[in-house]
Amino acid sequence: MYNYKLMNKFLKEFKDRGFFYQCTNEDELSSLLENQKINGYIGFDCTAESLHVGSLLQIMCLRLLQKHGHRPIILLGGGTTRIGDPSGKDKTRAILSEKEIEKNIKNIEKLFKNFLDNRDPKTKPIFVNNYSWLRNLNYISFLRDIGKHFTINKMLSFDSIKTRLEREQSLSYMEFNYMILQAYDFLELNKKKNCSLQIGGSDQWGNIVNGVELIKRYSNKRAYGLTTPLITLASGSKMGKTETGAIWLDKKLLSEYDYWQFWRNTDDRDVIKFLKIFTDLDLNEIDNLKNNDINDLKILLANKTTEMLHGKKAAINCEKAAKEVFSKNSLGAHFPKVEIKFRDINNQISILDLIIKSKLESSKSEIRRLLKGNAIKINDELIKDEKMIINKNLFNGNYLKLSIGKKRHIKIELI
RNA sequence: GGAGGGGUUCCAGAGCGGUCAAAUGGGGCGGGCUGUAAACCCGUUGACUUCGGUCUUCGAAAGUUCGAAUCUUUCCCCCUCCA
Repeated sequence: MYNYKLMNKFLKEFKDRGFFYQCTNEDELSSLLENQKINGYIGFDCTAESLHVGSLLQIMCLRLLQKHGHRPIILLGGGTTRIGDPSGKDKTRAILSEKEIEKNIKNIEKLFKNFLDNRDPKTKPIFVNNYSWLRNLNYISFLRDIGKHFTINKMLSFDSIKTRLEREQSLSYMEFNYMILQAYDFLELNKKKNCSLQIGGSDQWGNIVNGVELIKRYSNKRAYGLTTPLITLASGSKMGKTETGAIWLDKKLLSEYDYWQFWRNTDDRDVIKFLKIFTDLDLNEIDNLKNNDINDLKILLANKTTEMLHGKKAAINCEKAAKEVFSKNSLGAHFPKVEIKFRDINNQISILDLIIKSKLESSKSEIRRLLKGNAIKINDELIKDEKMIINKNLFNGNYLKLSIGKKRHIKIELI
């Protein structure tokens, strides 16, 4: 634990929870936060139709702002998404169409309702789309008013640009301008929404600093930047994306159960860290829990994170489902299920087709491989025969349990 | 604009006329051990298959050949050096 007596409570918690990486002027920011309630913003990328857990830390930052009485501003970069942030990217990103971006923005905006409080007018979040000011920029006047505050020399020294150049990967002029636009966003928000703080991932440092400096030069006002560390899993990989797919914060893209399972399967070494970052549990409480059974802590983590996104009821059901799934001979009410119309398939179906229909696998070759590897079970009985025919006799009532590997179990229901 | 080097399966990276669905490593998946952990060991890793094979892949298209990832031509893209 840190022991900064003078530090503002928000900043202290920000650090104690492991959110902190860098800050532009910590002492000043601390006293500002201490003396007044501020508006702070984070920009989110709109290249996908939702956000995944890779953005969850940023979302937690916004929650923390609210908790301490500050107001979060969510910038959905309709304008900058049209450009593509080169930070941390080796290659130029595909540019999305306007329609796609608009759709993504709507979807992502909805997502925040799960995480942020909308009732308190003092901290009610503000959503902005930078396209509203970027779309009408006049090139000449932008260059004169804003462009003059940037030196190429300095821009070239920022990591986001430097690494790209060092790796000899081309960087288009369009992408090069991304950081200027992001700095301009901060200036606009500072002018229009009285926003004095920008938070972002550590890869955003350069972009954020540029904004802080632009505000100083242009308006002669103080603004601050705060960055969070890149959260990596103990295994070394980045958070958010797995081989099977991204861990989406949207039940249309990833089921509540799978979301719960993602947290349940956290590496031992990450559990305490994640409890601090991704739940609202009091830090002292987490400290007291440290010696609890590690698997109980994982369940706690899964419950708290799922509850925050999908609600308490969903979390409870996921835990129940997990209990049912990982014990034999039970096909309880919460068991993840897939419905199949048996009439459509003439009252019998091959094991291969059944699995395809259940959507657990999409390739018959893969299923054959799994069968060879002793991976497939029906009603907890190992299946070896790829020609096996499934008929009604195998169902208990209307249900059949299908397992692939140790972790994927579903209930197939006849309808 | 000129001269070279290169684009290979999820990634990195071999192959350079047949034995190539393509070495090796990583990752993934599955099995074992466990705790729905880590580490470790083993297997597997284009699709379809009546398990005999069949079909589609090595930047794109056309061609040479009995036969091409491998040779030729054109095109696209990336990199290096020179101007």
